[in-house]
Amino acid sequence: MRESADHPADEESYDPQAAQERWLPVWDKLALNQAGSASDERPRKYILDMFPYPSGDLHMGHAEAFSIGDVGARYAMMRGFDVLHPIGWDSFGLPAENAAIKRGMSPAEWTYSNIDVQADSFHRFGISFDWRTRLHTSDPEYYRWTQWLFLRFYEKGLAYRKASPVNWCPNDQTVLANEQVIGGRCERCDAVVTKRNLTQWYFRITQYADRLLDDMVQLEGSWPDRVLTMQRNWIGRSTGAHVDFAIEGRAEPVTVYTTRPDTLYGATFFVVAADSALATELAAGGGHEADFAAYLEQVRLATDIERLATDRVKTGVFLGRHATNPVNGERIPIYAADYVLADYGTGAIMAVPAHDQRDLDFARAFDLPVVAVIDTGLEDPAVTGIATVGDGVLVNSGPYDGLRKAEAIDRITTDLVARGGGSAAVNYRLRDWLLSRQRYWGCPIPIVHCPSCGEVAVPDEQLPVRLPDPTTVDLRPKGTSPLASNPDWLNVECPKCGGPATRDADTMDTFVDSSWYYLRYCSPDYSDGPFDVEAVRRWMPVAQYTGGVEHAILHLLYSRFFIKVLHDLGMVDFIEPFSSLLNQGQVINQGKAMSKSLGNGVELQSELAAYGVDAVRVTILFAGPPEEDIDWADVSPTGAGKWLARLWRLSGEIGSASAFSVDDDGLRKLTHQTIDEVTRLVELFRYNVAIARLMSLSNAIRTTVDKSGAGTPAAREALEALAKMVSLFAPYTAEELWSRLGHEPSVHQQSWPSFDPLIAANDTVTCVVQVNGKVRDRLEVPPSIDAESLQTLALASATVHKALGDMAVRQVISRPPRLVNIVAG
RNA sequence: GCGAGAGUGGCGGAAUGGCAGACGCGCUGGAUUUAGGUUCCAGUGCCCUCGGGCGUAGGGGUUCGACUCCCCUCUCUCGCACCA
Repeated sequence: MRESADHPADEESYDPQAAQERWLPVWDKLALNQAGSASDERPRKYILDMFPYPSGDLHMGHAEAFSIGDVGARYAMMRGFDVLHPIGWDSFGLPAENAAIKRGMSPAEWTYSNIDVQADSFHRFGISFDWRTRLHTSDPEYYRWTQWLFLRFYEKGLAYRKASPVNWCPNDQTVLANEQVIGGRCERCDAVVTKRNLTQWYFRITQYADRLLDDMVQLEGSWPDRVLTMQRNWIGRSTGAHVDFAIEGRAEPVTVYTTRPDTLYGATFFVVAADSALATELAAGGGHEADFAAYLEQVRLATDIERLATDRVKTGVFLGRHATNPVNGERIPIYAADYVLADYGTGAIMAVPAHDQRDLDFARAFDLPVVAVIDTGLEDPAVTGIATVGDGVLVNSGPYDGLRKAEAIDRITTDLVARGGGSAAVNYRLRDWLLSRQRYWGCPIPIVHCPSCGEVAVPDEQLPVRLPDPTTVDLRPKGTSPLASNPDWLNVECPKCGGPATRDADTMDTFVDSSWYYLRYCSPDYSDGPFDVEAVRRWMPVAQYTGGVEHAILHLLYSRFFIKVLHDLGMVDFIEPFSSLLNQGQVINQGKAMSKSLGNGVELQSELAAYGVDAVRVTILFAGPPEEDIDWADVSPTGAGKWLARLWRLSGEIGSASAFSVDDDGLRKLTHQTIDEVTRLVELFRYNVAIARLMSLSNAIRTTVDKSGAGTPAAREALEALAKMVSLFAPYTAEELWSRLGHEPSVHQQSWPSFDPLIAANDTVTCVVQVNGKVRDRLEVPPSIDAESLQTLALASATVHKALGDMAVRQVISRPPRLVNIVAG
């Protein structure tokens, strides 16, 4: 009966590569995956994957991220949605420039040839992109609008230039945003970051700190919690008070920021950030100028890495000056130290050693007094060396004695305000976004510097400000902008006065480019603006955004900021760009991230050559939940390939059999139950479990075909449903199945299979009978059985009687139709 | 240090508070094959006196019932790290 199954190799065997070659041109001709026009009446869904950076060919990480995104896109299409699933490239950036310097090719040449390779790989990998959307951020047609958007920010006062100490990567010879410094090292090249005092462009993202924080309630539940937490921590809002301290010999008081105004009576000294202008000012005339100068030099030489060391001893220097504690009039010494940051709060603090560990460490190092003003019930910090930061009752605090912490914060703040010596205040960890870069391969900043007019915006009609030909500039990193080395490009007429002026020679951080690409996708050829407002209204916000967690703060925070600004400019009508976010895990090998030095790299192309596209996709999607890492050493593309081949053989047997009149109700039931379950699993992104259910169904089809023959109608029904469902995960194999079952292409134009609850319903269910929580019997009962009948049935069971022995039944929990628990003793 | 998350067979992983280990990998045995591979069948948490007993990092709690909820401890991963 199973001859064909026993000897499949004798006829033909599944050749996944041949299937790929067969169907790809057919799909291209059918122009699948194209988003509908403005008049399309289907409900819309925007499915987005974080666009790739064109460094070499696609790798395993791309395969994972895009396979996951593709399932969502294909599912939405089959559910009748008009789907936008675009693709483009984040094609400006340092690696192109470094490769160009190394190999003597132009950055554009390197970039665009890599893009072509990746595009070709994506195409063969079968991702359901609408290729008409294809964009590259390094195209003048794109960066023209990046510049246009910059100018709108500039007009709003949201883009500005200032001199300040900035993060400097000595290897890449460029400045970095705070977000690009990871543990004191450059995000790109891992070099230890140092500080430089430079005049740079910034976006005023801090102005949006509250909205970036507060609007996150919209994302709760549809973004991963850890991403929301990371953004909250990064923005780092704290509330407290500004308090003015009079300084001896200075006309103006100095304001400090504190979250603990309740501890004001315990302030025994005052600290200013050593690298702040205030420190230099206060040091002058204090009699300790030489000490300060030496200390400042030492601080400047320290790298962030050194500053970040946890067990670092507190250092500082007395400035020979004194401040007055506004609440008790005490005269307290002023120190400069590097544990106070120049760019947070006001760059100066009141030090309360009893209730702040850092202040206590400093006080102990410099032998300064420690006065506890909150009784927390713990031992005296002056003795233990451990600051008490918890709640308690105020002491040594004059009129505030006896109050609790929260009450005291309110009262003291109110009193300070009344006396004019302070105010309630909010502070953020977030700093403004430093966006200028001293490199070539980026979007030029559309500003001209004129000796008589100052900063002048390049008029919109003169955009784009194009990059000069790379052969006309010096690309080598030297700490100044390569663009400045071409005088023909640099020197221009001032757009305002017509006099001689120079272009701003810096380029923008590539995160500016990627902060709005998803808007451009909605109308990629639009030439009257960065995007067609109407098209964006139709598609945005993004329904499903897939990408790596490495952008939890960077790209996602910047994009959220952009959308809020565009909302204020009246260009978009929503305030959050990405309604739902999925962070896929990484593909690792043998427990570690793949790397050249470890020699544990797995090449995507060689895996594809060995197993085929579908087997690689199924391997990735079946390995575990999408957000978990995949260790390639733990998974089996061979196993995935075998399953696909089993499906393929089934399709041959069933496709060539003529239908019997006898059916298999059990298989029909399983088919409909599987459709129901897989539908729910796909919607929950539980792709690994969905595939497991499909495998179970294929096993059942095999059993039916072997037992009753391939002509069983239920077998065909099951395999047709399976082909449609499998099309999300293994598009080529699904098309093979569809074709071998006698259908015209394409399975990808089919509707998602519908399930019939009447067929899926079980006539009986297995009820577990427990005695004291242990399973003692199983009963087949109708699903509609009531609690009482079930209890009667369970108590009648012979095995239950045996298990009960001479115990008395105390209680019966009857939960029809699945469980009865008999409590006895 | 602070914050978040996670610990289930040899492995990847399943389980609205209700049969722990679905599905797969691997392994063992068998069939087919000249052989290898493929394919197919059976078995596969641990212990057992074959009646069962024990099992979801460890300890406690809530519950008729806990991988699931609560508390403590341990381990691991990730994020932040002098933010006053």
